[in-house]
Amino acid sequence: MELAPVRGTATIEEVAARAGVSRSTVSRVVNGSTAVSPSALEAVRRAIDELQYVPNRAARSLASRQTRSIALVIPEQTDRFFGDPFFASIVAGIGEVISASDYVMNMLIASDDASAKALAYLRGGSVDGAIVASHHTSDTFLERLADVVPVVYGGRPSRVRPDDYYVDVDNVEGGRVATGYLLGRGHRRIGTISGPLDMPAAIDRLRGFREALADAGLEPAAVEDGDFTEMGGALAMNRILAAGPLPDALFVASDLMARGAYTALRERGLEAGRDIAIIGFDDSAVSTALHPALTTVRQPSLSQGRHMASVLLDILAGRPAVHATILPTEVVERRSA
Amino acid sequence: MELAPVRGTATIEEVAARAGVSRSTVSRVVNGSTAVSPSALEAVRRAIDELQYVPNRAARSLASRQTRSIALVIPEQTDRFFGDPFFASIVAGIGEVISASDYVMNMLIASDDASAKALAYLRGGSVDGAIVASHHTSDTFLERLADVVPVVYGGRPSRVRPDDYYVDVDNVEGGRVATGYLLGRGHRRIGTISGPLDMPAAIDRLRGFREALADAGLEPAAVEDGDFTEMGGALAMNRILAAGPLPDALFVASDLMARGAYTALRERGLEAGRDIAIIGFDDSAVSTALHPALTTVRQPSLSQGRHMASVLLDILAGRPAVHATILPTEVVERRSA
DNA sequence: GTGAAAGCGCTAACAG
DNA sequence: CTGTTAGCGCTTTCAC
Repeated sequence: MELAPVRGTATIEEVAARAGVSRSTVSRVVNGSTAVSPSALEAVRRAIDELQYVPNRAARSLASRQTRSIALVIPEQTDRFFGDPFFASIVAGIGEVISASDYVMNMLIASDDASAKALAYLRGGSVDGAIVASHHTSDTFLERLADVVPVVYGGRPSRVRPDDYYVDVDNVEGGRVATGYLLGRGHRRIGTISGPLDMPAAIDRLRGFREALADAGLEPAAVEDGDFTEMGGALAMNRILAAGPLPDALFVASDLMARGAYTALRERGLEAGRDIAIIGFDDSAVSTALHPALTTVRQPSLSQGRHMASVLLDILAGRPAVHATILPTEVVERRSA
Repeated sequence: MELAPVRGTATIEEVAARAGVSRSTVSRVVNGSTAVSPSALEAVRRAIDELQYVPNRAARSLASRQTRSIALVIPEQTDRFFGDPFFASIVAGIGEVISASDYVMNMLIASDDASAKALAYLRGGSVDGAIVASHHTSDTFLERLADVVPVVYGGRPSRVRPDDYYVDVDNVEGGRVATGYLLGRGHRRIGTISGPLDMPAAIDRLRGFREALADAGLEPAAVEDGDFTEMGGALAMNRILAAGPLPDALFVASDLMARGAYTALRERGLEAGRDIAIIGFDDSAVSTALHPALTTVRQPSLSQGRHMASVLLDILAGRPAVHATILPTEVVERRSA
């Protein structure tokens, strides 16, 4: 029995025949080599067009030892990944750059259970390089990834090795500036809702928070882990509410958690900006969707995504690439603090 | 100059040599053929292990004419895709089934500008099949996709062809039931916020709404397009608010739009469930995160995702597959209506 | 500037 | 049950 009907089936051979040249010449045209005479070029182009020729990817990879595709590895649960607009921006930024190149991007949502398979995929020579979108200290499989293909990390990896590439924002500084902003508004009893402490970004923001407070001779009024999720933010807020008197102000380490905190506050008839000052982190779409609009630390996620992609493209092209790119943050003042 | 350092480089040849058998036998083991003697099998397994052998994907595809990978095509803008928890469930469901198989899934976020490239990718023989996660009537490129690889659609395509495969919920019925629920609570001046009318799901839900109303001898109190986005829902709500007296009740065709509507209402001091009854559609995570919790039409998105994947797997395996799978909806009663 | 020839690493008949 | 033999469709020296 025949297999499924043949697809975009013209082969390079057929194109060559139709154009009256050899396979080599067709290959040269397809790959943009300059060493082709105008007439041959024209003939080949026409043949490609008429036959709707699309080079077979597998054959190409096999021969050239390049796949022209890169993996975007997301070491998160699906709902976590989709829940946070931060990832949306990162992916958009990466996609923008990649789709302008001749690479394609394969997204791999590699939560723990799937990681073995994901690693096998990556090791099977399926991609030329990888971008790892976020990082938990528990993601051990990622460490082996860099031995196999060039990798660019989004955010500083937990253990930076000398030849690692990563693009990050200055999270310590971001945490410090956020806290400084609160201090500058006269608040003294300041708490924080942090991200999960197995993530460098969460650790760093918390550190910036602590340092700024220490510099002012103050103690944190509260420190709760909100897991970088909306629900986690609400729960953390509830714990703070239950623990004692309401702090004057809160540094919430992601906009999404701030949304959760808003909800928890509202349930008690409390309002951000009126009863407690709140500053978030991200400046994602949720910060303006919130009421009152969230004062937050802007992190350029789109641009972070773009940078990650171009660093990887640089590496793949053999161009010199920057190992550590650190992007700036800034406070965006709105109504909540 | 050498190319980048060799990767998971052991070849089938080396494994064969080490195990003292021929390439064919190794291939048989790798592909799970039964016709291998226990001793050979054991030897090959050990060799694979020691060499950390991972078959080269390109070579395999080229020889077998199968890629063992499927594409998940998302014809949406990145932020739209990430913004809606509906997609999160769909992707989770698909991922669950696919990762239990030996296929890998490539997500292709193919907004209009990237569609040519996406199509070339799909035609280049990069995947064995595709799942199309949502459908706009304007997505013409999708129609050509089915000529190239087996496709399963999420949601009824705008023009169903006899040999199409799709998995959908009964959106007309869902719209009807939602509206019937409102009617049953005694409401008479009922409006709707619909999805974008270039999407079959939006069209169908609106039709169910109209039909239920017509059956009751009623006219819609309002019909506004909310574009299936949170912002769109808020804007639609504002238009309804501006247009005249507040309707008694609203059927909002997605939970996410309902969230937007809540916000718009709150800005005027109005509250869902108290000043106006609201029923949503999806039963996604946002419906319970809302205050008051959203009464909504539950659509089994996770299961829809699972079904799409298994239908595609059936097709690829040459098993008989169901052309149209229609999943049921049900009203989940909470506080808003 | 162009073609011939030699694989890339694997699967799939086909003998045995 | 196992090895041999042909390719899969393309890139890439290497001559011409």
